[in-house]
Amino acid sequence: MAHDSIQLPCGGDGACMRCKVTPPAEETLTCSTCATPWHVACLASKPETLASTLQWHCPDCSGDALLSAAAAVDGSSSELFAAIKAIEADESLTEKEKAKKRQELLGGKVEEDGGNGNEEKSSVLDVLDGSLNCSFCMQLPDRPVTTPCGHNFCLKCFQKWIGQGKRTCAKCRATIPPKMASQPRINSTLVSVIRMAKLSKSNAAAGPLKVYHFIHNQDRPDKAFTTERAQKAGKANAASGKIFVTVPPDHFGPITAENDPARNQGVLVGECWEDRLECRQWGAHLPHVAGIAGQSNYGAQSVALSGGYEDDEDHGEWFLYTGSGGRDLSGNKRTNKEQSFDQKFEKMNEALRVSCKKGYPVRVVRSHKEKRSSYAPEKGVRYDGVYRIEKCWRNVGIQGFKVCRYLFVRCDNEPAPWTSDEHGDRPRPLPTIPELKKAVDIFERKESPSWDFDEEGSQWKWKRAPPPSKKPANGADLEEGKRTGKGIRKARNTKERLLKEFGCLICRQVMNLPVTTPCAHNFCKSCLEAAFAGKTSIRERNNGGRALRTQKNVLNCPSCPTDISDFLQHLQVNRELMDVIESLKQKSNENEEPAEEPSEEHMNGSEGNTDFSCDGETGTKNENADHSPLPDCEPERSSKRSKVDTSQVAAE
DNA sequence: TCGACGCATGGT
DNA sequence: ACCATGCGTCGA
Repeated sequence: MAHDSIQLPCGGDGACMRCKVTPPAEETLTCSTCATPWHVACLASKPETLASTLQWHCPDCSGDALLSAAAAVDGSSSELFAAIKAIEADESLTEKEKAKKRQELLGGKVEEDGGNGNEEKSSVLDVLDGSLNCSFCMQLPDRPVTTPCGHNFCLKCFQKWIGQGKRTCAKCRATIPPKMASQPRINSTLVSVIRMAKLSKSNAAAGPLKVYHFIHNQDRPDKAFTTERAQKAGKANAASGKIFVTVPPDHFGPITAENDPARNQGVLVGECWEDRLECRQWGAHLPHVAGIAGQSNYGAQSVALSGGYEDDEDHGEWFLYTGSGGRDLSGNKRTNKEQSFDQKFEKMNEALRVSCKKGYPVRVVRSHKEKRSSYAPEKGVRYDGVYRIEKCWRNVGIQGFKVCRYLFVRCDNEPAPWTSDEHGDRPRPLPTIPELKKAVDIFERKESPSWDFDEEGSQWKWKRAPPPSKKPANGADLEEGKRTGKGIRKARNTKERLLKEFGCLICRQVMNLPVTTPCAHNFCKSCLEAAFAGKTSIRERNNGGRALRTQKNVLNCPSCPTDISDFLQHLQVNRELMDVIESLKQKSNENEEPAEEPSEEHMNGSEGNTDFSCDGETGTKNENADHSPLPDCEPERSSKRSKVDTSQVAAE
């Protein structure tokens, strides 16, 4: 049948231009390069079971590039899936260990636990080719969604199916719940599985996989804290806690490893946080209530998609965003979704327009509260990379009042969390926006964008200098002066930052004899000891004079639920951290009037309620010959400190 | 499960 | 002083 040399796609009316029939959705394939739909039956070479690619390229785009099919292996994909989920859920593993385990799994070195005959040494992709395939397009699902009955489909295939009024699973005919039909969510675990499989296939010899997804609490040095007055209401009234990254609040673009002294990895696409407060701590989106971060005369740095405005429309790689305002929030209301007046391009809405005009990269976070978007995370808040605002306008919104509208298009060098692509975005044509016909105040960028795709380097980068920061960095950024050209001007700020960065979580003062728990929380040694005064980690249980057994007493870290009883037995001062604090204190004292509070640190240092062995060490802080490794110090943290130390030396 | 309510913070 | 796409509790 379809062996003519001429192959044709479907036309604008959806009908195949070759056989003139309008194929049902499950019989069309969409080219991942040009997005043109094709009638599967009329393709000369059908991708029956594509082993090594998730993406189908049509004959026009690929030439003969259809890859050879590989034999599908039935069965164990669900086992693999379960195994990976088990690894991700294992809280006893660090991210590195998890990455290693996943890689072992993908490399075929599966540790046998089920005892079944595991004779097939098939590659992961072969395995994935089995039951995970989308039943519509017969490929590994692109933006996979999973029905409650456990079947996986491409988001787009699934939506087409639903759009035809179908409400049963295409594979098993089980009923699809209305919520799944109207609000399908991308299965992020499956995305990682597929992406990891692709990576392990395409680059089997590469180093450890980058972990894009899910950071866990043990990786977080500090939590948001609550004021004493507000403690009853828990996190509802939490103060936002320490900022871990060293970028200024008005920093544009991705947050890179250089600005992440805590982990030295930067904020990765796909990173998740429990809530807006934690998201703020990593600098992805600073306001903990507002959806737009920006300044009207300067630009907007980031936005949150949280489902607060019903006019928003999310298509993943691009979305339509609604400005803020237009609501009556008087009387301390926060839940008023009723618009009562028109939005204007002012304040944050104007900041977004500036970013549009300049072509700045705008960080985007999506919240689980956005219920209508398939691209929103199921839980918490997720960083999805940078987008550019290509145009903006005003239009009458759903509620009948004018709203500001923004077209965001993704332009990040990392792939989005919902794709299995190995590379980031490429410049793409703008989508057609029907509502533009009725729009007013349409604004488009005239000048060349500051953040643009560099064809030579094949990546997005600053083509013009990013705007100079007008604010000091939040974290203990000792290099900000070089970065921003402004930086540390007043020594008073240094002291303030010192306090903010190196504050004890108990006394909220700059730490004196700092200790770092295995869960990476920092306290004064004396504060931590005082917190557990009178409590021992070993409880003798006597019964009638007869020792029965000793039982371990669980002693929780003051900042998190981790049991630190073992750590408390051998409390060691974190000397490297102490050195940094000491030298910072010295520096801030040198830079300002020394008369102010000259004896401050001596007073702190001589509280003297505990042992003095550490004071002795203070004097030897510059010679590390006897430096004994701190068992509870993660390598990242010590590298942070040595980095800080180096720059400190360089600055002096 | 969802809306109302009330208290928070931080940035403009 | 005002504004903001939050958060937890309570009750229907």
